[in-house]
Amino acid sequence: MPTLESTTLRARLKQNHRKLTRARQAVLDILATADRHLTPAEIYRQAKAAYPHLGLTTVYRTLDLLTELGYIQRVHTTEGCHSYAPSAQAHGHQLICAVCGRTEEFSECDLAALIQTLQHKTGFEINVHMLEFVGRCPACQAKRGARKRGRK
Amino acid sequence: MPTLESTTLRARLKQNHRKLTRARQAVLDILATADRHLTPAEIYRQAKAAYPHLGLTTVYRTLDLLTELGYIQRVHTTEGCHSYAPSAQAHGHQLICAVCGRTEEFSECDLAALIQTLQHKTGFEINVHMLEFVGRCPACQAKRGARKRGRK
DNA sequence: TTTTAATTGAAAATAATTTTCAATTACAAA
DNA sequence: TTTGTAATTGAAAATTATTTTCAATTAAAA
Repeated sequence: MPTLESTTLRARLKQNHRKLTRARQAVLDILATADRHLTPAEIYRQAKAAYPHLGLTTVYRTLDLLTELGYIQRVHTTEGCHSYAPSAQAHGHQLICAVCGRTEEFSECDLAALIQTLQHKTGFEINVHMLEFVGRCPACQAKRGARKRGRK
Repeated sequence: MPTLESTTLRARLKQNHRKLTRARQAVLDILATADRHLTPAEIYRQAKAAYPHLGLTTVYRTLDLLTELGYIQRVHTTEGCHSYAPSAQAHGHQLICAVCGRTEEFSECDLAALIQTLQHKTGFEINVHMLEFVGRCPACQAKRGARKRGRK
C-alpha cells in the first residue's frame, strides 16, 4: 500500500531508475496534505509558491508518474475528470463533497455478488470497477443547514 | 425512462420550447444505434456522413442538451471522460469493454447497505453514486482466446 | 403563409495538454 | 568528495479540445 511519504517514494523511484527531484517533491507535498481534489493548474499554483522554479509541464508529467505508481488518482465528477487526490488505499474508491470538493477514501465495497450476477447475465468478464459517491461532507452540511432548505 | 426514439424526444423538446432540427436528429441517430461509447469528434464524423452540413460546434451543443435531458451520458474511463453513450435506463451504470469500447447498461445495483455504512462512518450525506465496471465483452473474449494468453 | 425565437455553422478565441530540445540535476560509481 | 551519465527539467511552440461570437437560417406556433 503506497503512501505519499517520500522515503517510500524514493525507494519506488529508485527501482525504476528515476529520481526524486525538487520539482516532484513540491508537487507531492501539495497533494500529500490536500484534503480535496485539485486540478493540475491548482497544484501548479500552490507548488510554485514553495518552489518558484517549477514549470507547469513538469506538474503534468509528475501527475502521470504518481498516478502510474498508484500514489494519487484521478477524481471523476459529473462535470469532468481533471483533478487529482492522494490515494492512500489500494482500492481507490472515493467520497466526494459536491460543495467544497473534499475527498475521502474508503476501501470496503462489497461488489462481489453484483459482479457475479452481471458476469452471468451479460457474459462480460469484469476486471476493474470504479465506484464514487458524491454528497456533502459534515462541514458543508453544518454550514448550510438542513437539506433542501434555502433553494438557490 | 427516456429513450432515443425521436417522437419522445420531440415532445420533451417542445415542453422546453426547443426544436428537433436536422442537426440534432443526425447526432441522435448515431448515438441511438451505437453500441460503444463515442467521442464528440467520432460522432461528428459519422453524423456528418448523413448530414454533410453539420458543424462540430453543434455536436458539442447537442451532446450537452441530450445529456441534460438524460438521453445520453458521459462515459468515464481511466484515461478520461470524453465520450458518450446512450443511456436507456434512468440509473446509468455502465459495463465498458476495455478492448473495443462497447458499453452496456445495467440498473441493478444494491448499494443501499454500503451507503448506510459509509454515511455512518464518515458523516457524509450521500446523494449520487457512480458505478462502472470495466472488462472484456463476450466478443472480445472470444477473439483473443483465454485470459492472460498472448501477453502483448 | 407569416412571424419569431431558437438554432445553426464558420471563424475566432480560449483553454488544456503535449512535444521538442538544450540546459540542468540527482545520484551511482569511482 | 568529484565525476560521468542518464533522467529530468522548464520555456516555447505545437497540438488538441472546447467555447464564444455573430450574422444567417430554420422549425414550428400563430
